[in-house]
Amino acid sequence: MLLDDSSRITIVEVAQYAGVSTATVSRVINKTGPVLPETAAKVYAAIEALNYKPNAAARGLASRRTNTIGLLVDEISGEFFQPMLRGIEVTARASGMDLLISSTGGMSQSSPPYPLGENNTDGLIVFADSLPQEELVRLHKIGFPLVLLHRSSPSGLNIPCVTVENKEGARRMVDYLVEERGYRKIAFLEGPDSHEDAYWRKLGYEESLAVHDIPFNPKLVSLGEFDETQARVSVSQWIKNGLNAEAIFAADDDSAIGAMAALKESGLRIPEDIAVVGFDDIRLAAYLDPPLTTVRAPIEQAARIAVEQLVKVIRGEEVEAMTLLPTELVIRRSCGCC
Amino acid sequence: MLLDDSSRITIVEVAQYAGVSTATVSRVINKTGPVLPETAAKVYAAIEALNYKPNAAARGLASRRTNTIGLLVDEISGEFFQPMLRGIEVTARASGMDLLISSTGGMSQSSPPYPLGENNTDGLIVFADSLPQEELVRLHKIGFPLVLLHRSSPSGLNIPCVTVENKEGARRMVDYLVEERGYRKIAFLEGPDSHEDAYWRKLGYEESLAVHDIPFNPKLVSLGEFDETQARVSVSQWIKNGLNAEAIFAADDDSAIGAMAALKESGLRIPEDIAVVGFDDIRLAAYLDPPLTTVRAPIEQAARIAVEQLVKVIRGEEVEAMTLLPTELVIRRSCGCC
DNA sequence: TTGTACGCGTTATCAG
DNA sequence: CTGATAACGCGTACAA
Repeated sequence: MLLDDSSRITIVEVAQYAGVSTATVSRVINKTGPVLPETAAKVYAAIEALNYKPNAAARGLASRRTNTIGLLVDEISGEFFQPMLRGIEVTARASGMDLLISSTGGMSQSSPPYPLGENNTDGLIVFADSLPQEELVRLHKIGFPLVLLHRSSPSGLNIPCVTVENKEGARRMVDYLVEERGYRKIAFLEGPDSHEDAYWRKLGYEESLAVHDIPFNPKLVSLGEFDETQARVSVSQWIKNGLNAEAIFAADDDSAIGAMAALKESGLRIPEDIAVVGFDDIRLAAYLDPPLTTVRAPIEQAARIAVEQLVKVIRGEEVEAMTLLPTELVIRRSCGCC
Repeated sequence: MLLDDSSRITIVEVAQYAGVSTATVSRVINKTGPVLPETAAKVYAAIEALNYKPNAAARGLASRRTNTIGLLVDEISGEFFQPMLRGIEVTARASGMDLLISSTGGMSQSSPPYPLGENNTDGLIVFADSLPQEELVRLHKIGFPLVLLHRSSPSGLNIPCVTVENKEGARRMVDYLVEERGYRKIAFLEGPDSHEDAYWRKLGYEESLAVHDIPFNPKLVSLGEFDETQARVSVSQWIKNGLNAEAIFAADDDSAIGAMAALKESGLRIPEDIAVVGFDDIRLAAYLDPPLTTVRAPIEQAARIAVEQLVKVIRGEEVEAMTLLPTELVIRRSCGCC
């Protein structure tokens, strides 16, 4: 069923109804240029009476602005995703922007043409490694507004980015495990190596070991991939091979969940037999059994800030090149405390 | 920084470069109308060489189609949300549609003007109670493509809808608890009453009780609200008041998680002291301790189908008025089996 | 099979 | 303060 053409109200109808020109209607709607209060009132009345809604496409064409920002993610998965999307959606809406979303990964490892770009948005939030560097470079070169989330700018470019203190968070976590809990055999479930968060978290782990004169042992590192299932498999494998560790530091809470499942499956008690800690402090962390000690990352806040930055960039304002949000240790029972 | 105007490639530049008219370029791109293979090749070459991307706004204006579908949700939260969004995004992308997303609730209990509608999308997926009935009626009256997800059509309208067999699933779950496990004192954590899934699930619970001659006891019903925190509070309250039940049926897995947390907090063992079951089979259900017995709802599949339906409606094809997806019992340890 | 030219609904630049 | 009117980039009859 097609849209009823008779019910198609345009700015022309509104102008006629209000007895003014279309230019005036436009001025009233967009608050651009001066209009007599009484004239404006007539226009508003007409808009109300006719239930007029400006056509987004026509607006975009004429103003060269889509009033839309795009969110590019690699995949819609993980507990991480939800607070991020919430932050982005709410902030975009509050800024009067629409939100177009697309996942680049999943099937085709993001090859051109990319679904979001200068042709349909005013700017893009690019999460982690959801867009190949070449496209990032191209967009940046034509001056297209970009903000990176949970990744840093390719060197030379200087695209604004917002992320969290991954390395410091990871380091403090391991510091705590060593200094307060007395562990020295700490295994690490690393994230996907295409993901920058994963890189920094691992570095923090290594740095803390070094500081405490604990030799880095490759056998104590396995792939968690920010994914429950993968983590579960890796930990099961460890156990089968006779893992000799006092604690497992999972690079994110999703993999911590998988690790805990594998340990329990083998009859190991947490934290009596082995401690488990994570990173992110997803909503479920406190509900696990035992509650998960982790590093709180302000995911939603980072998302909000990214959108705010992007809106500024779109408006031509200056923004800081890099925003690093602090992380915080959250001690619960899974690490053996209390 | 503004977009470099010199780098603005339009269909005109492509036509010139290829030595054809803009009409031909348009025909090639949209595969509308016949074009000689060699001509098409020249056009493709030009597009490639100039890195041309059609302007979405101009397209929308000229064709009267935005090539975009909208997703309206009340709030971005709950484990339920993610598989749904994934299904919608993937299917939309596969159908060549962009995805605009907006949450109506949260702050203002969705009052006009609504962010998504006939002015910026070709059709809408409306989740649960994310849009007031009056707006639903208005959109339907002007013939705007609509598909409802996890709710049914207001009577009289007949808007296509996709949802799962909530009542049957809930009924079978309670049947199982009574017949196989022998429980008769079964408490129920109901969902928000604005949510249709919640309504049907409760009805299934009541029906099963009736079938088994178990009197409905209002004291055994409390608010879970499809939310961990609320469920936890409600269950804690029950415990304080001396709840006398053998099992708790949470209307969704989120509230089951909250319930389990509250029970453990009070030192109650699951399922030895009290059984807990949920509804949805979210990804985490299998990872809980003990693993959660629940009703599997094909959330992602429902989302996919909704998009497919919507695309058909947009194309003017017929679709079934109501699609009911089957649910399935998933027995794990939290119910006391095994 | 291809080209010409008009229209889509707004915004923005002019005069007035 | 307000009104004509020329873009905006593309799709699509209509002609050729």
